[in-house]
Amino acid sequence: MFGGVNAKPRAAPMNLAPRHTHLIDEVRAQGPQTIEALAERFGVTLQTVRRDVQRLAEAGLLSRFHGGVRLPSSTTQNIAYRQRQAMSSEAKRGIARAIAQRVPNGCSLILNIGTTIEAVAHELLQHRGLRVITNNLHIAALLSSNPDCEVIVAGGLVRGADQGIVGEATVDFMRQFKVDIGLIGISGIEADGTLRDFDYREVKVARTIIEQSREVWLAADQSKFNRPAMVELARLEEIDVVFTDATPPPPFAALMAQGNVQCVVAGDTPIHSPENP
Amino acid sequence: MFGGVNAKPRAAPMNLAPRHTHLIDEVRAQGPQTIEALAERFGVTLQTVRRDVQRLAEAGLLSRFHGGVRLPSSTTQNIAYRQRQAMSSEAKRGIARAIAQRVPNGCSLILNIGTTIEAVAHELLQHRGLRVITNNLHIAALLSSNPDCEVIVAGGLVRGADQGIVGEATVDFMRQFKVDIGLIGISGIEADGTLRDFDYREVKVARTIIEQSREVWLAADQSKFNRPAMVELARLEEIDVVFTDATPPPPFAALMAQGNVQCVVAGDTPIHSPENP
DNA sequence: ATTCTATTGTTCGTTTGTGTTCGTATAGGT
DNA sequence: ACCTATACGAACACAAACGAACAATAGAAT
Repeated sequence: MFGGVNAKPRAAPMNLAPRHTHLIDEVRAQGPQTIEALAERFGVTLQTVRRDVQRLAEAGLLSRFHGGVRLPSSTTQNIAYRQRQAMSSEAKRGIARAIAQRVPNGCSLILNIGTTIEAVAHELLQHRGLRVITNNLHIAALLSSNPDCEVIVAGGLVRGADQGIVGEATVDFMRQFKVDIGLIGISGIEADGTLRDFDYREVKVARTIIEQSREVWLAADQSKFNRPAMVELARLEEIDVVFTDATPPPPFAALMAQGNVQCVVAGDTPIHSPENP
Repeated sequence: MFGGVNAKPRAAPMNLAPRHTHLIDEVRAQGPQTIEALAERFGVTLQTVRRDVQRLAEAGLLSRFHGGVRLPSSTTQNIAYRQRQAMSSEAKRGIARAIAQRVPNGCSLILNIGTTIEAVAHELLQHRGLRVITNNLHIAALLSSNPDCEVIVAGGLVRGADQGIVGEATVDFMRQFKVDIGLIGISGIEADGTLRDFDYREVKVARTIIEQSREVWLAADQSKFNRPAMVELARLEEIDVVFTDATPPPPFAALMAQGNVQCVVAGDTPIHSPENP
C-alpha cells in the first residue's frame, strides 16, 4: 500500500510480555532502577525499556521518575481511606509489626475487626503460604491481593460503620475452622481482668474465634487499659499473648503474670524470629 | 501427519481436547513457552497452537502474550479485571439502570460476581429497605455504606482476581436464604440456550442462587451472546428476565419466547414502575 | 456408500514489537 | 540565572507474530 493515512485503532487491551513481569520483579527485588540498568539487564534498547515502563506506569504497576522507575507508593492497591488512617498511627504500626514478626509463614490465622488488626494484615502482605480467615471486609480485600495467601471471608451481616461482619451466621461459619493463631482486637480491658467490647454481636464472634484457635493473641494499645465497655467478651487468662505499645499500668502486670499471659511491648522487646519470618 | 491416535469419546461442543490438557501441563512444568516451541513440541503448525492457545486463554486457563503463553498470574488477572471493569461502562450503566428501576424498595436480593452486577449495585445505593446477599466483596463494601440497606456477605474463599467469593462454603452459606430476586451475571450464552461461565466454583454458586430465588434475573450485555465458555451453568429457560443493551441476535429471541423469558433492552423500553420505585 | 462436521494445514494481508534517529524537555552544576 | 549533559518521546523502518479465509483430511452420523 501507499503511504495511506492509517487511522490507528488504538491499542487498548495489551497483555504483559514476560519481560514486563521480570521488570517488575527486578524493581521489587532491587529497589529503584535506572532505565539504563534495566536495558542492560534485559539486553534491549533504552527506548524499549521506556516503552515498557510507560505501559506499566499507566497500569499503575510502577511509578516512574526522571531516569528510572520504582514501586508505586505503598503497593498500588486501592485501600480504603480509613485503612490508611489506621496505618498512620505509629503506635498501631509498631504493634502490628511486632505481631507480624511472630507469625510464621505457612500458618493459619483468624483475624477479626479493628483498625489495629487491619494494620497487622497490612504487615502480613509479604508473608507466604498463610491461610487467613477474617470477618473484616477490609482485611479480606487487602490480603486477597497477596497471591500467596488463601483468604476466607466469614459470611454474615455487614456492619456499615466499619465493614465488619457480625451475627449468628458469622459465628456458625467460623465454627467450621480450627486455626493455629486467633488474633483479636478489643475495646477495653478492665482492672478486674475482663475484656469488653461494645457490640454484643461482635463479642459473640470474638468468643468463637477464641474457641477455634489453638493459640489466642490480643492486640491492645495502651488506651485500651482501664477503658470501660459494655459487653464482657472473655477474661484475660484466656489469652496467650498480649501485644501493646507501652508497659501496662500496675494492676495488669500482676494479672497477666497470674494468668500466665505473655506480654509483648512493641519496640523494646528482643526479636527472636519464630520459625521463618 | 497428524495421526489422531486418540479416540475422542464424545464430540461435545466445547470439551478439552487431549492436546489442550498436555499444553497446559507443559506450561505448568516448563514455565512460559513460545508458540513456536509448543508447535514443535506437539508436532503441529503454529496456527493450530494459536487456536488452542486462544481458546485456553479465553477460558482463563492460560494467559497469552505476543509470541507465547504463560500461566495466568494473579497480578495479570487483576489487571485484566480492571480493564474489564473500565470496558464498555456506558452499556453496563444502561443495563444497571434498567435493572435498578425494576427493583422495588424493601425487597430481598442476591447479587453475584461480575462487573455488570457491580454496576447494578451502584445504582441501588439510593434504594431503601433492601436486603442484599452477595458473594462479591466490592458489592458488600459498596452497599454497606447505604445505612438503609442490610448487607449480608457470603462466606468462602476469596478469589484474588476479582475479589469474588467462591467454593463449597459459599454454596452452603447461600442455601440458608430464600430471596425475592436473584440477579446473576454470566460469561457467555450459546446459541443452544445454555448459559456458561469459566470458573466451575463460580458456577456452583450461581446455580445455588437460582435455586434460592423466587425470581431470577440475568444481566448480559450484547458481547455475551454467542460467546463460548467452558462450564455450563444453567439453561435460558430457567431465567425469568434477561437484561441487555441491544436486541439479541436471531436465535435468541425465539429461544426466549419459547422459554417464556422476558427480555428487557436497556434504553428503548417504556418504564412502568413495578411496585414502589 | 454418502454426507456432514470438526479439526488441521496453507496462504496472505494486517498488527505488533523492536531498533534507529532526531528534536525537545529536564535536572544539576557553575 | 544560565548552560550543558542527559533523558525523554515521536516518527520511521523492518521483521516477526498474528488472525481471517480457504482447502484438505479424518471421523461420525445417516
